Amino acid sequence: MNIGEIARRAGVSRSTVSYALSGKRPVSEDTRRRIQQVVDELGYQPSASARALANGRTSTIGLVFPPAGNHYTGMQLDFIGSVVEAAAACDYDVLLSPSGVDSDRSFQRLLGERRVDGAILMEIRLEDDRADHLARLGFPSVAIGRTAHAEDGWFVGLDHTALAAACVHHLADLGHRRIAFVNRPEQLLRSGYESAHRGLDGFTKAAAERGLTVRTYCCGDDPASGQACLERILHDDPATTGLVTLNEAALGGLYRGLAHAGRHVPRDFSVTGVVANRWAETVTPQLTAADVPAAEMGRLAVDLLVERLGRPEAPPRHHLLVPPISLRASTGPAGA
Amino acid sequence: MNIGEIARRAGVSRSTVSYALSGKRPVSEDTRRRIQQVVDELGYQPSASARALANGRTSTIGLVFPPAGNHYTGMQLDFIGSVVEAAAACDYDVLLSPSGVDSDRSFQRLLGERRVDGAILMEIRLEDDRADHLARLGFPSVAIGRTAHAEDGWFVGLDHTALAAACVHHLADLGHRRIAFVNRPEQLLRSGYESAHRGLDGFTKAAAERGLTVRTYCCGDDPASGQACLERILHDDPATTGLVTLNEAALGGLYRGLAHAGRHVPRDFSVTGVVANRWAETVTPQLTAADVPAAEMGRLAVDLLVERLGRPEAPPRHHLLVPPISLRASTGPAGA
DNA sequence: TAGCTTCGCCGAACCGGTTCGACACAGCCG
DNA sequence: CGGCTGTGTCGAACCGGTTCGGCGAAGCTA
Repeated sequence: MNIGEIARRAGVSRSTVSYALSGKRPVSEDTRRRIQQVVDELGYQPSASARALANGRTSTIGLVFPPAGNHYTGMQLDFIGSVVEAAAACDYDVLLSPSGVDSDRSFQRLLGERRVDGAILMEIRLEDDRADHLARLGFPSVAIGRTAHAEDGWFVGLDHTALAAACVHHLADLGHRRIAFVNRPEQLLRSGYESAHRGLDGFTKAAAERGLTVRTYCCGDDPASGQACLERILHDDPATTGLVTLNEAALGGLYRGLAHAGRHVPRDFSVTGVVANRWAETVTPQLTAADVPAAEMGRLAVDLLVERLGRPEAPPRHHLLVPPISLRASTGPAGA
Repeated sequence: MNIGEIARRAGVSRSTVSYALSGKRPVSEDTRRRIQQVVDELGYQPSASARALANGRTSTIGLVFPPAGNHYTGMQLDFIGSVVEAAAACDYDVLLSPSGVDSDRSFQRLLGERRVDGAILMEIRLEDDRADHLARLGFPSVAIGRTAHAEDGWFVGLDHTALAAACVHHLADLGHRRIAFVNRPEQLLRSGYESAHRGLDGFTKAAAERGLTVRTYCCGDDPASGQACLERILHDDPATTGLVTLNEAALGGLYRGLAHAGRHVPRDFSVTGVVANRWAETVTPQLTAADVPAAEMGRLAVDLLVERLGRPEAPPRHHLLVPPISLRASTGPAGA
């Protein structure tokens, strides 16, 4: 069931079969038909490995994301799904690599063993050794997220600074004066996790601008931590009337904490943040939030990567998205 | 940066380098060290394509799941994560394939082009053309889920019949007499989706056994559908006091519907079902449910597949899991 | 009909590994 | 010293495709 077998049965040479199938050189209509018939009959499909070896392209892209130790979030799922789908549309397969760092064995397999033509990096940090490594190598990659010095790179990102600021302004406009920020876990913040940093930044600056009293918290990626965090918030400043969060996994816990404390949302307390809309719509009342357009970002990342693969010397491009805040039911005027 | 280059620099033949690295034939300690030094110096790693071509193994497994049209659920994410991680531990990469049916292009790529050594199938249907196809071909695969005639196959599954029945018994023990079943979307049920069928089955049989009055519903995989579904339930039979669900994505909507209808959980209404624990713990009150051990199932599937790849003629093995119901806070005595 | 182009196909080399058979050399025995 | 075993290495073939240069036949012009 290899190309030689096809050639033999069709009474032509191997190269002719190759050309007939790829169309890279003209082949007479007659032979082409004969070959095609044999191919159909035997259900022949060329071996991916052989093809990859011969022409140096694997038709596979790598999707690099951190190991599951830290829970996966819904956002990541949407990324993965949309990346796979967009890649399939461009005739690329997707190889998953659970890699934290550039020295990681799994990461080395992707690159060193040349299993993929390009890579998409998730969970970017401001100083990202994987991104730097790939950039040094000139290896085609696109980041989902934006490093500190991203201006000359390929990425699709969310403007977390602007989004967090928008949330603050939204609360301030409603009259809230004392609000809290619920971030991702401290470990992620310390390791330079992009969204955590920029979100915190945008929150802090905007709050200062509006003269608000704020407290900021890190919170584990799970409901129990969310509940505990909310208790801390109300303990530290019982007069707090609103919060902004980036932590979707903790969201349910935050709501539970509010319910336990007897604070009604949105009458007594407003909640908003940056969250995938599947989560925003799951909680009751539904969350007013900047919806993370994860599916769109995945698609854009693939488009960018495919473009880069097609024209290796193309100048870097990127998409920086600033989705609007979707007004739902979790925020209201302060002191209502 | 290929094996020839290494051989040249180390002053040996290509085959010697190959043997030194693979250890498949003895090489003198002296040459081995010299070769290793050159390898380290140049950071050489053999090309995956070339190796795959030569020895017929790609060291990659395919993870086949349906396209994203239908939302991804949290369970799927946990599967994917644990599969990738378990595979990495066995030195396998994971190739994602968004395939619905066996004639699908993406599915054909995996198999026909021999991109993977084996496959793990998600989202199994009772009559599954992909599973049948692979079985006919003798292609090494493991299903996550159990077809109608699974006894002679490789799979890791959840005993949805038993789990749904356990939920019914739990409610019946608490004194509930009129309960509802909230299934996955009708389209999935019609297409023979395994968990939807067996779950419905287990529910119906157990309810009959206990002499309960029941109604069963299909419900879209999103909160809005869940809310609508709950309204229908209370409209059809206002005396309903409990429900069992398999639909995690709708869960938030079900709760919201109950709140809108003024039914307090668990005082006026009990909710239970089969759900990944990340969801069970997110809602308030936390859901008493059979937690889907998605991560464990992913791991087991990889173990099974690796075993099958290692011994092609091994007899089929499987794991059928029946996780216990985790008592949380969403169920209580009827008429309390 | 000689000479030139065009078309269609073939053979060979190559991609980068793995593996098999053979061979040179050393050490041991009789 | 001849023959025998065992160790370490090499060369060549192979995996299954792609691609390049060239060649023979057909068609056209002079």
